[in-house]
Amino acid sequence: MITAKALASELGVSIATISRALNGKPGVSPELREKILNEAAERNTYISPAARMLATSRSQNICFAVHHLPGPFNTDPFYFQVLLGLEEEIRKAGLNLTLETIPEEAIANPENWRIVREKRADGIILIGPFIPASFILKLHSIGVPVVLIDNFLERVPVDAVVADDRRGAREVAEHIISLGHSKVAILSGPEDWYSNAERVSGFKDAFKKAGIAEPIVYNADDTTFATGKALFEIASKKKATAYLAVNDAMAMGAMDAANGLGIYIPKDVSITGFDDIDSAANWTVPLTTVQVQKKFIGQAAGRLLWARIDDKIAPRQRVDVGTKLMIRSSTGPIKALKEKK
Amino acid sequence: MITAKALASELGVSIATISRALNGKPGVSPELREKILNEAAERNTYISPAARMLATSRSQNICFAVHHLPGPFNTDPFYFQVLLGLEEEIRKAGLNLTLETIPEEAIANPENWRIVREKRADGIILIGPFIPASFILKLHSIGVPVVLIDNFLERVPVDAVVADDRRGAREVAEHIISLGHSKVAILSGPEDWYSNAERVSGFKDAFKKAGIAEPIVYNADDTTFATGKALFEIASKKKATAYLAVNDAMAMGAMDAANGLGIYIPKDVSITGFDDIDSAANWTVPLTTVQVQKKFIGQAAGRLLWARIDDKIAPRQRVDVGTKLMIRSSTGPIKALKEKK
DNA sequence: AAATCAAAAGTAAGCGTTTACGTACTTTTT
DNA sequence: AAAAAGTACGTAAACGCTTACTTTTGATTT
Repeated sequence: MITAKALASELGVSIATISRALNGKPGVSPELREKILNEAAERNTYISPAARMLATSRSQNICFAVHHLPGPFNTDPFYFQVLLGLEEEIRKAGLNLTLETIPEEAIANPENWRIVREKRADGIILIGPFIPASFILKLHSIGVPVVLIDNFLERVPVDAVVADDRRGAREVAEHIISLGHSKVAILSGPEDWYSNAERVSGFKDAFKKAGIAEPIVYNADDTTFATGKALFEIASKKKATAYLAVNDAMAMGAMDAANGLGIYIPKDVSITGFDDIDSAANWTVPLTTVQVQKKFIGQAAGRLLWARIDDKIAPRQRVDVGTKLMIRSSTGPIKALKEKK
Repeated sequence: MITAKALASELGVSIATISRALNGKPGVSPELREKILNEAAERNTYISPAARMLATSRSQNICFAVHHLPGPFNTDPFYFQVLLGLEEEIRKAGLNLTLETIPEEAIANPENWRIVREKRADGIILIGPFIPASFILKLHSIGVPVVLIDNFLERVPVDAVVADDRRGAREVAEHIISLGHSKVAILSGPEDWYSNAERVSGFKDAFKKAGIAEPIVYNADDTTFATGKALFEIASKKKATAYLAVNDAMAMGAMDAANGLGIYIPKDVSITGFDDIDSAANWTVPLTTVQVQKKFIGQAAGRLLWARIDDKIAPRQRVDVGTKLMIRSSTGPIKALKEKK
């Protein structure tokens, strides 16, 4: 546990040489380099992050920021899985991860946000649809490297990592169609949430392509279990035979409502989710859903941000992470209602 | 957005005086101090964390560390709530939060853990029962300030914040007893997890005090939904009328199993959980459980750690955060089985 | 009025790196 | 064989703070 400086005097070399050797920079003979590297490992040598930061004005830190409203995290394990994937990636790269909630005051003035003002992070990852576009734009325009997750701004060239929502949505919808359902309802959250909108579009695409009447869309202000439950209670009055929810939490809420109403799944109606959160497979009736590779999203975001910081990439990047249809027990072929029982 | 140094030259004062003023240290006249503070606010002055860190060897950073196994987080929203409480507290104190998973190599050699070696954090918060005691002990013995959450070591004087598990457990158990149940089963996780053991003890205490035969304990290797489900399927053969689960996830699993077995809640059996995670209240049958103030635990841990870092506290501290019995619909008075239907 | 003391402000060393530049030495080119 | 070009390493400035120590200033005591 000694500093590079101490190593230098122990070895009788200049600190400059140590720095070059430890950082893999040219200007050190192979023999000396090896000697230094060996001794460094031996003595458990480390480079003071503070000193390096001061000298290079790079913090080696990545910031993961959530909107200060605790909402999304409380209800959605999705983001946390992403966070874990990111942590892994970040650590592999020798960086650090700091977690921040964006304080209210910072929304209007990003340059007043401590992490920005003090340059505590080399880049920021912004997750979720809750973050105001104006804030993202400002952050971007003052030169802070930013990567968005589960969000996308058409008009501002900010990098983003999203699930391939549209495609995934089309696939579940096609699955439902192939089971013979034609009277279908969509359980949706706010229309202006990027991934929510994409998913709804994807659902509709499938029906358009199949030449079937578009499903009715039920919108709500959020995408929680409770909302899914409430929405199903309303929607079920119209006697659709299948319900496409924009995420698993809502689908589960819907199933719970169905249970309460004496509607059987998948005998009476089919229900699908999106995300494939952990509990989806273990649910009373295992949920047919679209698997999103959460960890992978986190990893991709980490790599993207790092490349952006190093200015190693072209204009604006957008990564679409593939999805996978998971057919389980909450969907089944349609039966005319009279056949029931 | 200027540094303290720049402020100094703008104001024609020495950087030392700026430092004293900005840090609220004595040695500056009230008038000058006010002038500096005003100007600092005006010009959006900041102190370079790198420079400060280098000069003081304090990082102003708190590390929140989870065992590298992603397990607990995937299944348990509990920890994440704690994390949010902590973030809030940390930010209020002007500190930063970094998130780490403890890498495998660090378990045996904490001093090789990057965050320790490079002193990237002034203190570490360790959450969960998964972290080996030997690791905690080593960390503590090399002088790293540590606070445990949801864990406690009898023999090592490390600070800890825990829910008042025993008391909370006693209370639900008393509730169950008051409803007339005497044939009761406990659905438990590993016996060597601190909070698990405390809860089980709490349950038993209540029965002992009431002079009723102790419940049978069913142990499993983890405390997930799936495990709760599996455990109930086994346990229910013995026809207990009430089931005390050590956390909500297990209780929900048990309820799901009951549902599958045609056992009605609370008509046929009563089931209780522990933690009061968000979904508990929204469950098909709202769950009677013990509310644990997760955010508060995070806050308490933050405060405790900060006090420890500043050496402002006595020997070993242990904070027991109060709990609250939430009686909902999953528990009801006992009925002889024959009365059923 | 001289001596003493306290408070306010400045000076400068130090924290541990990185990196532009300089120097010594070796190799290549002509 | 001299000049040019590389290579390996060292020197020192810079990064922006904190803090022990010194100097200056002004008030208090005698």
